[in-house]
Amino acid sequence: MRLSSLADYAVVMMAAAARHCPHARLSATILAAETGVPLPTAQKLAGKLAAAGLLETQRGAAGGFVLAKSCETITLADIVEAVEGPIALTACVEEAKHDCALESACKVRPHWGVVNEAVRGAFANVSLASLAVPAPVSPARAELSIA
Amino acid sequence: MRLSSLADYAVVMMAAAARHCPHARLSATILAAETGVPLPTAQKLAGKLAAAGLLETQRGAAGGFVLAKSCETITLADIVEAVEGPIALTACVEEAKHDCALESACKVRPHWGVVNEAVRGAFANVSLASLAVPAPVSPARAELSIA
DNA sequence: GCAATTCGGATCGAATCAGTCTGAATTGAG
DNA sequence: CTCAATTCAGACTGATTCGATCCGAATTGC
Repeated sequence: MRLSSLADYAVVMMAAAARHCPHARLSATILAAETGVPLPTAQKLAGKLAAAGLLETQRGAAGGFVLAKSCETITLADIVEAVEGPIALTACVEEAKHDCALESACKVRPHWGVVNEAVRGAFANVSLASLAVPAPVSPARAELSIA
Repeated sequence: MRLSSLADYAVVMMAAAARHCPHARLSATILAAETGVPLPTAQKLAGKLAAAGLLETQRGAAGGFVLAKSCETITLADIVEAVEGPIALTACVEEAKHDCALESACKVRPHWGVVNEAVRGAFANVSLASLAVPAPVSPARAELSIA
């Protein structure tokens, strides 16, 4: 139940990018220097984020990355899924993946979909814009209900 | 963002145990046969669940496991934390773990606590009793809000 | 007292993850 | 037009963690 380090780094990098002018040129070198992420890792992550459609890439001497969408449109779920793949707690929530050994009479499987959507919702409700500000907008109101 | 197979197996085993009479003797062999989990793995998991206080263990020829608490008291969060350790999305949400390389001026860290609590809440809101029934009680009402 | 059945810890192999390195592409200056 | 500098993109290596299996210790029933 832990996020990979890569995903963590990606979130930090995207938050740093969001604090810049949306149209500014952001090379992986700059982002690495600002966040402390190792440069090669930052390059790798930027490539993945670009492949997912979150960043626009521009090659060449004056190249770099630019946010493909507005800060409000991008959510934590988008960033995490770009790096780690689809948010799926178990194998059975992923479609066309029925290699679960229990499979046949698993009476728990129907429940996983509900929990999985709840977790995904927790990530989808956090926009990149809210991550760019230094402190949470309203940490005291962090409540949740799935019932 | 995926649950480990061990945690998944533990949930299936606990759900199977919950369907029995609460005071019935439940050997790892029986649970393994009912769920399809490999026997050695089931033993290892039962040991971890017992160490966490979710199961009462009884050694010997007539030994086995019994639920230590009622089905309504045990939640998904308890089971997952028993197997995988504390639910902590990133290293910085765990106390006394400040080995994050970014550390000093990480402007994203305050937000992780909010997200982490939301995810943990999604797990804590599912009781073992609701997992024992074949289908979700109300799948259509699976809504969530952290705002 | 003996044997059968069960938990508990330790060991081994595999998969994934994190990080680093080298190559291809493009732009800007000379 | 040529060259060089800067950048992204893919492939490789080492390490950590995960998952499964095996063997030993303990306890009860006969």
